[in-house]
Amino acid sequence: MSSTSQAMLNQGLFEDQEMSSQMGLYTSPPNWNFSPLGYHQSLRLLSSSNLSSTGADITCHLSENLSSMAPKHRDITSLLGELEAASVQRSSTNIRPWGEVNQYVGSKICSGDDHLTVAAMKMKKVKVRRKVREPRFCFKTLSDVDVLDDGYKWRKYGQKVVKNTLHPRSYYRCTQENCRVKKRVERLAEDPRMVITTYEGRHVHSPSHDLETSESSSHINNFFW
DNA sequence: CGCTTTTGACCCGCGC
DNA sequence: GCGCGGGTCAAAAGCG
Repeated sequence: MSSTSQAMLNQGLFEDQEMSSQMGLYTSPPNWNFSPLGYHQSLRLLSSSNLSSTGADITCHLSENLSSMAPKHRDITSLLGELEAASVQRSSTNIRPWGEVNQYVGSKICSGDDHLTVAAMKMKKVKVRRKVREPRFCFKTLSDVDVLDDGYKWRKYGQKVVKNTLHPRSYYRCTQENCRVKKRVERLAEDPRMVITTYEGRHVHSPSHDLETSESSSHINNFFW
């Protein structure tokens, strides 16, 4: 069994630097079927003030019964569902710009009386970073191997011990020429069995597996936009 | 020999 | 201005 298929749990969260600084939100892009690496898929809409804060977190377990979610979260879930449906209709590749997604979700949330509105308004005061960053997507996976086989070829270009973590963070770049996608890999301090992988940027090419084998890997294509 | 990994140095943004 | 910390560079080492 490959390292990929051994992955048992994935939690996804997405960041949109520009919009989050304005709206105080982190949202997922519309192609929800982003995770071929595990059996469990999830989507998170977060307050950017604190990624781990429970108050503003909305977790949408797409593969599970959404009725188990708290009532205040259902509206968000349904609008995310709307967004997904619209996305599928509009684009065969199921890709939409980050800004558009954020605007959509942000406007819905800010029009309500949810505590998220407060969080979003507060975030307007947050300084906007000058440096333009690529959209980022991170997920955690229960795996004994650090680098999951995602179909792309990566070259390690750095490793750093980050403060308050027991395990070093590794930095990888896609080996494909003209592709500027990067990823960071680190283990969760509280649970070393969990690997946190953060992708930054979009690949401008197909996974290298496509070139090496004739086996279909369409799910991986979907995953990395 | 060419590609990848390692690792210390350096850069840069941010908070004080 | 200074120090801290995260991210990147690049030379050297490792490996097939």
